[in-house]
Amino acid sequence: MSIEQDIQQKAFKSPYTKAVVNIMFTNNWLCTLQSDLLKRYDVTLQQYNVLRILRGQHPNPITVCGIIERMLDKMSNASRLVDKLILKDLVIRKECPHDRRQVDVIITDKGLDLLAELDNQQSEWETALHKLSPEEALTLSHLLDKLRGSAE
Amino acid sequence: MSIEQDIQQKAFKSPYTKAVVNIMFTNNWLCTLQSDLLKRYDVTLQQYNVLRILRGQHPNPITVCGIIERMLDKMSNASRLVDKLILKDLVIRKECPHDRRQVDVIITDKGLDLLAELDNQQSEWETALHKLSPEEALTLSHLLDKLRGSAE
DNA sequence: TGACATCAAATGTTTTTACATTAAATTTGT
DNA sequence: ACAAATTTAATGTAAAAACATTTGATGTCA
Repeated sequence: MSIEQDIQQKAFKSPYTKAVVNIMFTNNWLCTLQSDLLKRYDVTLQQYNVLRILRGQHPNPITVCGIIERMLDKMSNASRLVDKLILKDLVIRKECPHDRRQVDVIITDKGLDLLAELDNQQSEWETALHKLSPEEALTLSHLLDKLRGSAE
Repeated sequence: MSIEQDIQQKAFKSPYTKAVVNIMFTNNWLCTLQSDLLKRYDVTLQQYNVLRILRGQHPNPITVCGIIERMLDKMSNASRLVDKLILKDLVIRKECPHDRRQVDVIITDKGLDLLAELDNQQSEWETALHKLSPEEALTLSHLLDKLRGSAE
């Protein structure tokens, strides 16, 4: 079944329109799958993404600005996202020594443990994507880069 | 520039993880572009998508359920989205004759006019995607279908 | 130095979303 | 035919997002 059938549309104006709609549809499909999984751990998709960004820097801290830059959706309320994570003891916030405007955020051991557990879960559902070969997955990524004008 | 640079990540665990992140990142990139454009016409992306679904059926009506089925993101509040569109006189709601639970929704001439104008705008920014050849755009769609297990 | 611009993060407010519940109409099964 | 289950849409509500504004800190330049 192709995207036309998934959303019951007869035809698209152009292959570009079709690709755009398909990206959005697929994104939603992915988000739903992931969110359902994360819900069991009482973490939202956004929180999960922030945690992964923090792990990427660990053991170094990262500022709120740094988080926003790396987030998939820019979103203005990274502060409040960090608030939520602090409530769960998954990250800590501490003053940045050389610039008191900034705030350093660091993932805690508890946060790292949670991520490790989520990694396993992720691997599991990601096998659902293996209808694509690894090469095809890379081609997909490359085409997306090119679509955004970020290729080469 | 590739997705690694866009989100300042060194490497991905697998080509699948990379593709998933890239889809989400690209989706956000697309949504931002489109929303900015639609904002000038005081229409949200969601509302625009519903309008396009209604045009796809025009001059036939479609029920709220029908809209939800065709929406890119399932979302529970199609009723309220229709409410918003009614306030702007872009659609009308009328009772469904053969099943009084259902509600028929039809796009108005004003709605069609707005869509026509938006189509032009869309075409314009879609040319930004022409770094991809039409064939590549189709390949992209096909890979996404396959990723979801919806291919062939 | 001191006024002014800029920047980082937090906060306020309104709108949307997600999720559950309700209400009315229809279908099903006996 | 009638009670129970199901379907459709609307609504209530709590959480999250979008967007603007504020507060405090740093940088700039006359």
